[in-house]
Amino acid sequence: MENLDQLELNELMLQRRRKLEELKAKDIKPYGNKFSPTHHTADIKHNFEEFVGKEVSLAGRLMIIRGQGKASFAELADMTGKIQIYLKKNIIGEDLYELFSSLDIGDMIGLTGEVFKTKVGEITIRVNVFELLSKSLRPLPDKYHGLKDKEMRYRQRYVDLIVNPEVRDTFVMRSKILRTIRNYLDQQGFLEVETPMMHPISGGASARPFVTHHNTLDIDLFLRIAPELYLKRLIVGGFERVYEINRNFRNEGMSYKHNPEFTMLELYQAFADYNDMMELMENLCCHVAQEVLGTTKVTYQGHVIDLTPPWRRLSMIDAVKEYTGVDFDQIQTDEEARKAAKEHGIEVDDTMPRGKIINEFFEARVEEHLIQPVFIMNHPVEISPLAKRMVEDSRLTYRFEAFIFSWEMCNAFSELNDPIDQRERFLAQVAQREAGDDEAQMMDEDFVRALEYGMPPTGGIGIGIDRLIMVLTESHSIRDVILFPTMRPEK
RNA sequence: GGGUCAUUAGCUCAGUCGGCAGAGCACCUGACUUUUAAUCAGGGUGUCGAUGGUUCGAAUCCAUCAUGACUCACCA
Repeated sequence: MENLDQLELNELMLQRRRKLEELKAKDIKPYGNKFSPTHHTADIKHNFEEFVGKEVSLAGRLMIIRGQGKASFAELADMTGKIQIYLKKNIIGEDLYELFSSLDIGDMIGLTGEVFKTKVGEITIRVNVFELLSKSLRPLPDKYHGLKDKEMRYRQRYVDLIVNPEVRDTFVMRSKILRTIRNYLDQQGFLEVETPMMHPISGGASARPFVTHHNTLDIDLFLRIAPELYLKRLIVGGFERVYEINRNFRNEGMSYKHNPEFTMLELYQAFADYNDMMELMENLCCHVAQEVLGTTKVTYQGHVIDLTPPWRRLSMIDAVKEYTGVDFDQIQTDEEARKAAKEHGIEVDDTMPRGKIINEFFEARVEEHLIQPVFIMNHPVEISPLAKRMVEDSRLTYRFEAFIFSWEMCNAFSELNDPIDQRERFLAQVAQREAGDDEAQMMDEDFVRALEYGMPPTGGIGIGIDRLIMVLTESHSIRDVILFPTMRPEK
């Protein structure tokens, strides 16, 4: 027997450990082996007429016990839901009934019994025989109020999942959304690939990376902030349609919509451009919503958001003009741009070029208004080091971001495939980095070398999967769609 | 990183002006063979987040710290 003195146990936990010893003394195994249920609770609940009078075997956790002397009711929960069970002493016998009477809420059992309906119409299993599968040594939270403490729900997600069924629903939905996305892309000829999570050079996005160290090679590696540069190497290599759905890691602040590790879909399509990516984005979101929700109009925080294509398309400069009246088509120099920013109370520093100031206007004055899906297009080249320049205006790029509920849901562009321009953009980033911007990108010579072999014109897109899931599941925090969100360690 | 708030029984929460630590559920004992937040009778199980301080006396007032939530900044 374990030394109880060394554990910090409250009275309830001690009681359950004493029961455990009593079971062992009676030669009842408290932790069973295999049990083979014939059905799940939902099968019976949804098809009562088919099951009535028949014998079934179920396995699950006792959630409520209502003893009534020589008979007892209880609720058994499995992955599909709950069902009431009924145990009578003169059916299951004295020994088994005594065992049942000693069980606690949270214990897991396997049982066999007949399906019937009680006089008030509750579908119930009349148990003929049962066995203990796992003794629970800790009390569960309040049967009525559940577990509300957010810290405990995130830290002990297993308890959250046991007592709050809607949490399980959210993660089932998450799984369905991911499967639907994969099926959709697979049907269109995209190949799912896996590229490195540990990068010798951090690239593909503007963000601070996590650093780790490989002992044998004695080199620092960065957890990836984006798979972009590797996926484009695959386009060079001849895979014409690839995607990856996996984690990115960014060493930055946490909030209701930021977790240090988050899931991103990145996709590249050879011979396509950003117009194709816009169509793909709106069609994919619409398809997923239709498949998992049965509608393309989703309600999020009181707004009905209509995902039906086509979505509005608006250049960033036109968006700034629409919401602030400032027309950057008429503002050509960095000095004029900074003057306009100061007039509108937007903070800029004296080194900021026109392109960055357009973006500052956009983020400060436009984003908050973008509730319905909209593509914001043609970003300045200064903030788009991997996107192809527009023929119409070489200071802008064929890039877009989709906004839904003011959140950036994706980032996409016609990929820069000119290796000489790419090298210059990297050098500009390196200069910014040396000037103190630790989110600017690093030079990736191998990536430039790959482009020198020739990359076809390519459309690429990155979609923040967690945020898409938040909107589709009406979750208000990213932590509600990530099973084990990042937390400070206990104690 | 800044601001605001929270932390009391296993869970959900009260706790007034600084004066014996409370409720519901859970749990324990007993009754009860169709209950369903079962019911009935009895039982309170606690390092009031931690450490200092003020005070005759602190869950309560003050300071610091810890953890979390919300929010702002940064970011996707």
